[in-house]
Amino acid sequence: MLTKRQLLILKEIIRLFADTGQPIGSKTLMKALPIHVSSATIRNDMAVLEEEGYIEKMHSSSGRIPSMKGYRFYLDHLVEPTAATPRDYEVIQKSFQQHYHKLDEIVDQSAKILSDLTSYTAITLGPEVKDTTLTGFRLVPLGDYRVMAILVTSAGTVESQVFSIPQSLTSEELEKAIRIVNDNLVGLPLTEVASRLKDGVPQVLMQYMTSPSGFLDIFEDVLKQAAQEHYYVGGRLNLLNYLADKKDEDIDQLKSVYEMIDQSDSLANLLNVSTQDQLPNSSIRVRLGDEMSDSLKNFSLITANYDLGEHGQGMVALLGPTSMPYSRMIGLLDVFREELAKRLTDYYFHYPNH
Amino acid sequence: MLTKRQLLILKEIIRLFADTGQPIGSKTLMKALPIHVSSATIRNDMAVLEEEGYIEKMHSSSGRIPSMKGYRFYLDHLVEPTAATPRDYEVIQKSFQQHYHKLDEIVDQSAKILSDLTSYTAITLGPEVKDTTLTGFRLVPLGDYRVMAILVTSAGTVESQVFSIPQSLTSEELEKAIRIVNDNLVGLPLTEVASRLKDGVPQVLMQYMTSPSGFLDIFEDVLKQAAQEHYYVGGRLNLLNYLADKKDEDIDQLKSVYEMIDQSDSLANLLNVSTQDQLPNSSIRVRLGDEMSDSLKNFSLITANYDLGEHGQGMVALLGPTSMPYSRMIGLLDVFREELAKRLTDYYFHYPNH
DNA sequence: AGTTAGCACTCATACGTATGAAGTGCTAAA
DNA sequence: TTTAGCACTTCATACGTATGAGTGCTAACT
Repeated sequence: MLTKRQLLILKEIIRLFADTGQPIGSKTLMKALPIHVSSATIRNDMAVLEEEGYIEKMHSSSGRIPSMKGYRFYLDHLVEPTAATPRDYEVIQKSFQQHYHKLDEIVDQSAKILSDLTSYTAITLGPEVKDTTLTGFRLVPLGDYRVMAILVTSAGTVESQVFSIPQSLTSEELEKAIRIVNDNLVGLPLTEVASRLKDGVPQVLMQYMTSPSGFLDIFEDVLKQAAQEHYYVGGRLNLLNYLADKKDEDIDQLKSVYEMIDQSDSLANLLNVSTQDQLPNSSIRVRLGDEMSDSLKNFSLITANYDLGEHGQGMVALLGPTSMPYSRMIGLLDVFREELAKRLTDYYFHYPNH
Repeated sequence: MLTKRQLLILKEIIRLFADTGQPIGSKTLMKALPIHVSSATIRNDMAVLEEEGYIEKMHSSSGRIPSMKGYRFYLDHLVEPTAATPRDYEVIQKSFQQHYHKLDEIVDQSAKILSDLTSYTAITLGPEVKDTTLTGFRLVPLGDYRVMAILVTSAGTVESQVFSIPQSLTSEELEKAIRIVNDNLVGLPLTEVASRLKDGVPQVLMQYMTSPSGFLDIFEDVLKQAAQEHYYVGGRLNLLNYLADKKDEDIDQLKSVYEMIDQSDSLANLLNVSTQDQLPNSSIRVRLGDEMSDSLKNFSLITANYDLGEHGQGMVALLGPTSMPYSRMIGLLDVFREELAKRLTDYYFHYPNH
């Protein structure tokens, strides 16, 4: 069992290490700590902390740095979020002060704001209602045998795609296809729509179209697009700030991190994993890269939910080095998600029923 | 005036330097050159080349590296494109063997192929007809006071955007607006459309709508989107391969290069500059970063046009380190643009009249 | 029992020196 | 004009040494 002072020392090591990036020695700690004890005493406590695996040395006589176990312990028991400054509030609110035409524009913008604010990489996800249903489907002929398919969901998202149709397909046939889709599929949950697309619908379409398969392919494509979660990433380039030692392996790692955040399914994988073990402080979680994938070693991911009531839940996340100043970041993320939620609620208020 | 042998030496230095990245010494050259002269002779020639400013030393007794002047001279007079290998052909053709629904998909894909092929960063631009005209405009009501605006151009591009409309706007008014646009603007060049949007059209709309400004904003937005050139970038991450020394300034430079290629107007600026001074070999040009912007120091940009006859011209480009193996890259780019042109022509053949 | 001063020990870093390799310029001969 | 030979320069590497930050341990102190 660690003593109070030892906990204080661990906390201070983590704070100083986030600040300086350098290993922390006993004398430095002596000056920094609020309590007045000699460096020898601190050394003794540090020895205990090291025995228990919370901190480690780079070599036999260097200062200590927090271990992964140390960070984990800190995050689970020690961290105290710092309240965001009035300046932070101001910046956030000012940045959201625009007129947006689409929900996703706000979410996209929020990733930029958050990354600017923190100088880390931000990832945001729009609100998601549990049972999104299909509320509308349109086919708009564009001439020259091209058609735009538009799909609207109850969550307010709109997906569209242009595709080319065989010249044999007449506009009457298309009309019928639209009517069939609207009569049979609108109002159903997207998952249900997808499954009916496999059986049932093809047969019906058969009666009116000579070759419904091309049509079905497109419809399925747009549907998949609509069902997929859209992540927005801001401050990609900030990842370059943490190429400290700049070895070749670091660059390789960086590449795989970039590949990860540019692929929405691996991002989904990263962010959606087990929201089960919630932290006491509502729903902000910190996961150390080492606990996730190998390619995220030395990175750390802070995720926070935001709640829009009937309009579902969304998520914002921050990706940065393991040695982030967590108290500030958690505090900041906490107000950020609230401001984002306010802004989104505001949007729904102006354009209801999406 | 340089002698034949001196030119040969310059050429070989550039070749070897592209290969190894190391400064080249007289002995190395002696072994590599097709002619048999002693290292002392080569040293004498190198002294001349250095005096003339074509090569330079890192320090008083290192091998030589090409100077910018040396590269410029090489590119203007010495470089001989290497024919692409059958393997290259195969890879390119295989990669294009897909069914595409949109023209832009092909162009997008081509950037990926080219970057994979070269391990540099590729930038591609779709074909551009000189006088693109507006061929269609649609407004599709999506319910809940939202509308999707769709704009089709004679170049085959389709741009769309969702926007929200004031509740006061009735569907009859919208119908009218569509008709007005289609009656007055379809068939005109995009530039003309933009200018009429400023005067003329607003007055006409006034008669049917209470507040046409919101509508006009949107129309202008989509129009701008359609008029803007869409660049596709492939192999962004390849830029990370050339962080040789990995100093802080390099990272800063890298950031500004990334910012440049992610901003389509600065890209346009980069690629569209003065196509006047064409190289003899048709229309492949190489520009050294140092000749362009400061942030592109040590980079080099190879651009090549492709020609689709009546369907306009497009462009592919390759961004890599100044020490690229130019002969291979130019040869490769030459066949690549032809294959791309074939593929695009093929597309137009299947879906004509775009 | 906990805390502290003191001291020997370790390791990274910086620095000066020696050495060898790579490369050059120059000279004199072919 | 070309070449062989040689003196010279610079750099990278290795090595020894000094320095400083930091540690662990012991013995004394409270």
